[in-house]
Amino acid sequence: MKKYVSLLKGTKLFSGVGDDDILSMLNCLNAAVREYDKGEYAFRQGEYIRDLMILAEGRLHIQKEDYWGNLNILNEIRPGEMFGEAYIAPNSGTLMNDVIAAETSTVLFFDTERILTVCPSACPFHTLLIKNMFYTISDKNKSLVRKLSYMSQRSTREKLLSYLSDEAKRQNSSSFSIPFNRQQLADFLSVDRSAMSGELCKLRDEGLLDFHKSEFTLYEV
Amino acid sequence: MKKYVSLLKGTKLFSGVGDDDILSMLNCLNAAVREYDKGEYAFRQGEYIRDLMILAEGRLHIQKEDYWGNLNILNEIRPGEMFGEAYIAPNSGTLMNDVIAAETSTVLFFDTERILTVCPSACPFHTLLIKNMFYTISDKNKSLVRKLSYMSQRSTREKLLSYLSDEAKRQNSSSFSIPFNRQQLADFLSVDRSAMSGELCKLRDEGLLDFHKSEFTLYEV
DNA sequence: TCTTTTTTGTTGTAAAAACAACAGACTTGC
DNA sequence: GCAAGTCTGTTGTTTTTACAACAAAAAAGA
Repeated sequence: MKKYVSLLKGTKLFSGVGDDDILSMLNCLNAAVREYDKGEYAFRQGEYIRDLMILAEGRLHIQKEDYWGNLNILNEIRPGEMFGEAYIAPNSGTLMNDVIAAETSTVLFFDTERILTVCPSACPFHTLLIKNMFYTISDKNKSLVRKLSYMSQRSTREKLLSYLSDEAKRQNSSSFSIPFNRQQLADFLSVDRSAMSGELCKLRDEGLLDFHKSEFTLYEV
Repeated sequence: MKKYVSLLKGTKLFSGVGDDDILSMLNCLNAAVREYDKGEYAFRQGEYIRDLMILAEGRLHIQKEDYWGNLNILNEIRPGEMFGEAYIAPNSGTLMNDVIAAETSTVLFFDTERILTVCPSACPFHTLLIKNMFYTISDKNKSLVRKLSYMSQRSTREKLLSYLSDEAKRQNSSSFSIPFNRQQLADFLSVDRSAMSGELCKLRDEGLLDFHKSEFTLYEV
């Protein structure tokens, strides 16, 4: 377990917890480790999950196969990321997706019940852990809502405007940079790259905004 | 405060807590009440929020105005619903949306810090409350991810198929009913109703599925 | 510096969606 | 049972998007 302490120190879940305390918490929480070969299924649709997981090494894909067999990669998990938090409620049903190792991967398992049930004296950092876990899920929630607000726009143009407008607000400036290149932005907004590129230029020609690479500036009317 | 006990008893947050205990918890949590007139802003974009809120009476709209002034209603909050959970983390920044009372509304405020910091002896239901809060956010998270997986499909057809396929899985049957009429389903998936209606009929003619009103059946191949 | 690769903008075409308008089926209230 | 209203499917037109293919610009590597 000791080898994972430095990784965990950098995660949101254990932020603010010292090395020694992390180690004692891993015991307190009944943490387990499991390794998956490349291409191996970590979890399958229909399974029950109750633990909370953190990816230690490797890369996982959250995939979904629909009724007619069409495959869809929903998300990629990278080291340090927490997952499974959507299934901790007792009545949350079975897993809706497959989780497959895109590379050989190591996963840490935490007993949710132990996290949420405070041990009265033994573990002084338990309250901090609960808060961290809360903040992490809360943050995830917020970014999901945000993304959903872009995606629910009907046209590429509206998606772009709502995203860029939001970024300007978030960064509190009409000039700002985005963490995507064109292809990544198109993927993020679920639109076609070339169509999006064209739309961006149209918006620029209409005088609504300007850009150079990933630097954008919005203009009033 | 007493008048809100019966409402709270029905919420996810207080599920499993008895009447008397709810009342004592309201004190323990430093709960506050505030009423908003119809049309009044409960919160504005840019404000800091740290409390967790539950709507007791009325109806709230979560709205967003973009850089160029276009208005967008993102969500409607109904009595018993919790909101503000995306902003409980200390570094979660300021509110990205406006919250406005669509009707005269009563809101209960809970101190997040007090919820997350366990009082050692005074309040026996505190652990239960923490769990409930967790489960609630976790559930919300799950439904957001689910919706996002439909919305990230490019075409109306794919959105329909992914949604219906998912419902069949959830209800564990190729025949199932959905909680939407056509207009609501179109709004949920952010597509045009008439185009969606046409697409549904096309899918039926192709032999992929069948439907009567809100009852659907999926066919293999 | 020169070459190779990646990124971005551009164009034309085919497919799909939005929009509008309407008619029949179904509900609801009286 | 009737009238008013809502819900659903249908059609035609306009707009938008996806797709494919390519060229210029920028970045990365040798």
